[in-house]
Amino acid sequence: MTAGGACPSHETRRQGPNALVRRLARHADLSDAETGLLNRLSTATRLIGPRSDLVREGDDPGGAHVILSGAACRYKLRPMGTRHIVSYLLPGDICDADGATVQRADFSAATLVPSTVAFIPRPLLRELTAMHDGIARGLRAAKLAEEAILRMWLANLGCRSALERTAHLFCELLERLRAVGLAGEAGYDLPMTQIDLSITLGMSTVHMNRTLHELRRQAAADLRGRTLHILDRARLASIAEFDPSYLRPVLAS
Amino acid sequence: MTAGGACPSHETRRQGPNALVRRLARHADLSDAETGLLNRLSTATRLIGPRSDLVREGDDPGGAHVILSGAACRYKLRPMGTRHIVSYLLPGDICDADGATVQRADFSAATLVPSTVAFIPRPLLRELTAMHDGIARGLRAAKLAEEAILRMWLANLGCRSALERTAHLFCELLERLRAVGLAGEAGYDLPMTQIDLSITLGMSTVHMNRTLHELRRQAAADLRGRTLHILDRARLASIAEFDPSYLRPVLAS
DNA sequence: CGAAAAGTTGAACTGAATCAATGCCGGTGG
DNA sequence: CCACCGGCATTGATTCAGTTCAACTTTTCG
Repeated sequence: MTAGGACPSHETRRQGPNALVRRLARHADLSDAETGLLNRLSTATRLIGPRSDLVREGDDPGGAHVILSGAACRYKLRPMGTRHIVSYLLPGDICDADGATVQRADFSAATLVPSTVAFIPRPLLRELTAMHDGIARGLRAAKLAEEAILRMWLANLGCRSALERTAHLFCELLERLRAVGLAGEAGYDLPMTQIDLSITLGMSTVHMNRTLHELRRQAAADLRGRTLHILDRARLASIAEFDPSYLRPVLAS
Repeated sequence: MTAGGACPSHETRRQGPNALVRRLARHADLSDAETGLLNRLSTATRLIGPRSDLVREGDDPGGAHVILSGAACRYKLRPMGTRHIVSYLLPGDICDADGATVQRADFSAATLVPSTVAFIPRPLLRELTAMHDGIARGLRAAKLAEEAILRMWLANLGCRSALERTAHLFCELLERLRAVGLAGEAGYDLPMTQIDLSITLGMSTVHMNRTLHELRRQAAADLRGRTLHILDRARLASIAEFDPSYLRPVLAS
């Protein structure tokens, strides 16, 4: 797998219903026509290697990227080269849903692991939202959920300890991955390294590692290799003070 | 001024062009009809006392609140009673621009100082965005800017020191207040206490105080009472690694 | 004027960073 | 098939930025 490489039109294997459809249908009813449309979009995909940029800060995103498998993140680069991850993009998530309006990204985005990504160019994105109410509503809801996550992350960094922050992130990922069928009760595959986690949670890698050990010691969660085993979901949630309601915006009418 | 009190329909004094109009016109051209409409909205305002909630987490916001003078904040409440401020709402800012769609707020919002606030109920908000393209575009742009700020704050908390964070916030406030005519080169009135600042920047009040002293010692900024004196804007920006471009989203077409 | 909230200061303490070394594992090339 | 390499994970020792506690002053405001 050549880093940064991309090969065109990759067949969509496993996980029956497409992640994007699943995601948008969560908040808005999609017509059959809309579902079909989204499924067709998802065939024009690229398999992108790990750690390759999708969008670079300051550039024109030109449209939206849809993560269909794998995982990516939005991040901010500081002048001195240090980075900070400001959100995770999981299957079904859309990077630059505002690609229709925004011409300069205020963040970069990159894959974390090899990922299948569909690109929706600006004109098509506009057409989709203008012509299909279900899709427009779904996109809006997805954006609201994302914003709520952003606020939650901010509160997390602002007033929780390393252990609490980590537990909170693991709870959130459990919910989000379950929503697209990528996690069971027992746990899930973490698509990021401890280094990624540490730059997300604002701590050193050394302390990240120690915090993971502490979670294991408290029999809450156990990260072995790529797999996160949820040992005691209630305990994890209680450490994190986790309340999942922010992940599911309630829409009017 | 009774805390939590509110008296109806307060006359709009000073600062010529209404803050809301000024804010929305920043990214989108407003027709005369639209400007007039917004100005009329801004007459049905309430003067709200300091530290009164506008919206409570979990409640239905029912519409949007527009800050016309004063200042407010969005905040998150933790079970144990500690709070974290996730954004500031300055004159011209809109709280719950998504009031048209969202039925459950994932945050609370409260005034920081006595403020003039207009409320736009959901049906009216819908009508405004549906009928007036300029207003819809302005609102969208305002929301994008807000999101960019949220991401910046997250990166701030995640990877900057107390001094850097504080300098960054002061730079941001300078830009934002200048955009609505509430700050000059020399400085501005800070509408929040050191306690508020500390809750925002994720540090103890004691350390907040010491950080302010350090900024003064470095001849960058000097907070005296409510007034922030910018002593050396370049130095402040360099401490903060401040680049204001995130505050001005570039819109397509 | 008096009470409450905000700001200030010093001293002791601690969660997390930093430094540094070492182990592990998967991939690549010889 | 094995040796080597680079990224990731782990561990111990030390240091430091920021917290906590506690007392005190100043300002605000009813």
